[in-house]
Amino acid sequence: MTLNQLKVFVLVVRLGSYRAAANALGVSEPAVSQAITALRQSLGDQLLSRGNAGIDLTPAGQRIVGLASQMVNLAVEAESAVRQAQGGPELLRVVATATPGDAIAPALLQAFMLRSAQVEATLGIATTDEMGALLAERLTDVAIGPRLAGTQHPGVISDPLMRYRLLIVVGLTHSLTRSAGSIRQRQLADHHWLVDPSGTDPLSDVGLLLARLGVPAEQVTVFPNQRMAWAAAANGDGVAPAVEHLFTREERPLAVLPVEGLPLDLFWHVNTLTADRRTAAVGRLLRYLSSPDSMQAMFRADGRVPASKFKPPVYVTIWS
Amino acid sequence: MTLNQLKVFVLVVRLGSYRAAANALGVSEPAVSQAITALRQSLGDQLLSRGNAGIDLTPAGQRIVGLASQMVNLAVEAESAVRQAQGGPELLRVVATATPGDAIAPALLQAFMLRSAQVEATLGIATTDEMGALLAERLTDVAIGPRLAGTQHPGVISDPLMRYRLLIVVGLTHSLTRSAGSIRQRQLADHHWLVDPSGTDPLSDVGLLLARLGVPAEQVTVFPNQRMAWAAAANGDGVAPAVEHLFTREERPLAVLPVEGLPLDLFWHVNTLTADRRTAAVGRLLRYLSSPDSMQAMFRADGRVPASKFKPPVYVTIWS
DNA sequence: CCCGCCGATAAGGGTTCCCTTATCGAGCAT
DNA sequence: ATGCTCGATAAGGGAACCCTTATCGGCGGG
Repeated sequence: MTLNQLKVFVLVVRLGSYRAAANALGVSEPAVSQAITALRQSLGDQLLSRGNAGIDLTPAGQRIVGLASQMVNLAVEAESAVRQAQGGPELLRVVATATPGDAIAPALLQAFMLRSAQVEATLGIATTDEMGALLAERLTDVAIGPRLAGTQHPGVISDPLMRYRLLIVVGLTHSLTRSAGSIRQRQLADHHWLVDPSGTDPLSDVGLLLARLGVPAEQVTVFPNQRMAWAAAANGDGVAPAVEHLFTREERPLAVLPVEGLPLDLFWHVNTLTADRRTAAVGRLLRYLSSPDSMQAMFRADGRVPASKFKPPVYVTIWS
Repeated sequence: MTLNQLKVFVLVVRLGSYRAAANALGVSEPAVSQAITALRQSLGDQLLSRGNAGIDLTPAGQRIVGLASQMVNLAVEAESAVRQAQGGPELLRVVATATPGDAIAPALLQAFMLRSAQVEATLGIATTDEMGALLAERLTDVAIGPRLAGTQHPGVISDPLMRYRLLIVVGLTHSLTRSAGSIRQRQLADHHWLVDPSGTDPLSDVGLLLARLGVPAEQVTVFPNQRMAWAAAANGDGVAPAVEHLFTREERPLAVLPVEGLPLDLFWHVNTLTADRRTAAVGRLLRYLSSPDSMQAMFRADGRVPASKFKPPVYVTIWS
């Protein structure tokens, strides 16, 4: 029984699959599978098995999840306690879905670290799916993306962070630019879509949009961020979703498509644990987020501060 | 940061020295030292250092002790939860000081396991010194020996288990048998003493007796149990403490010395955590101990059920 | 029926853990 | 000064942990 094994176990249970856990941890699927196998052996119980709706826990597995979760949380707490006792900077681990993670989170955290000394922030990208479990397991402190709070995620609260408008842009030479008047949503399903990674996240705003339009997966090309998708769109390769206030700074030859029901009025939210269960640094971040300074930082954001990475959705080196 | 390292760390802090922790865990001192070193490195803090009165904790060390202790406790809880969920026998880990551990605990546990199905009991020998920490860290469930409860050990309660009388016996040919009338305690300091291992435990009843009589350590020979000490005494090698009701069954040529102030009226106690923090099996044992059946088992005890081991005071293979 | 998704397993390699015995250095009491 | 106790450290070995790539078997959906 290792802390690492327990962490993997809890994550598998919370995310409902081995692969999801492997993704969240940034390791291969067999790594997860082996961790579970080792835990099974050391405890002498199957713990979990594949069920029809995700994963079935054995009676022993059910009893252990809570305990394991506590232990993992305590381990994180211990590390931050040491860090704090030494007067070191507090650690603030933030994850965001792809779009805000590329567009506003870097500038936001940069600005926050300037204001609030003694904080060291890290940023990772995660899918909406993962966020609840990452918060619950204290694998992250803050999750920026869609609103999570609700019956699905007890113990999580969501504050609106920023209102934004989602629209669809296309290269000037594209056939759709010639159609006069408003475009039906149905018409867009057949076109080639150029999206940032949140296009692969079915619960993100972009993912939901693609699903609503009925765009099949093979019509979608994923780029590391929206700007690179726009570059392809400007080249006439297809249509691309765009965050309005970011797009207005773009200087490429692109046109906004007049689609019925668009632009969408949406929100990015800050998801955290309830006040009694979050660190001091999280509280300070939330307070900062309601300041004019932070709003400026977000709107001025132009992605000049590079997001850390793209592939491994979350940096998890908690017990390095 | 390993669960094992945390366990070692907590035990060092609670017992106040590396060697004591090593003894309690049944490993060498460098093993403990290395575990601490590894923990120090992984957390980046000294955690503890040698102070004048035992051990000094750094600020980080202070904050971590509690967290570490919780994690260790949770790990134990997790294991027993699995065991119970599988319908396996509950585990009841008992330690005792040398004298009751050899004289009554084996018979007592044997009888308890016969009455109470679904319990698997293990017995180990520990020093009085270690017992408080062993209980607090859930390295054992029950500690039989002197009374521990008090300001020194908050959270521990002690119930009287059995009243017994401690006397001193000697071979029939020994010079002391010739002295008429009562013997002064001072006279015994110069003689050769033949004791069971509790003679090396300064807080046990035998240890306290030796200290009170002023017997120097080099005058003491330690045997695996009282009966073997008596055999040597019968041989004329010296004087030996004896538990009265056990001695009356002895058939060797031995005489009780009429020492002033002896025999001592003493108690063995059952030390456990408070009711809200102990397992169901402990509760059942305590209830059993107040039954006539258990009293019979104790008084009938003649050591025929061999105590498990002698040297490693406690079996610690908790996360085997 | 076949394919794709999912978990288990094999094989291999690097690292860490954990234990041992032996030795060293610091602090302290005799 | 001389031991003594106590913790740190070296050296060495065995086991466990953790990761990878590749492959296999089961199972549900098109």
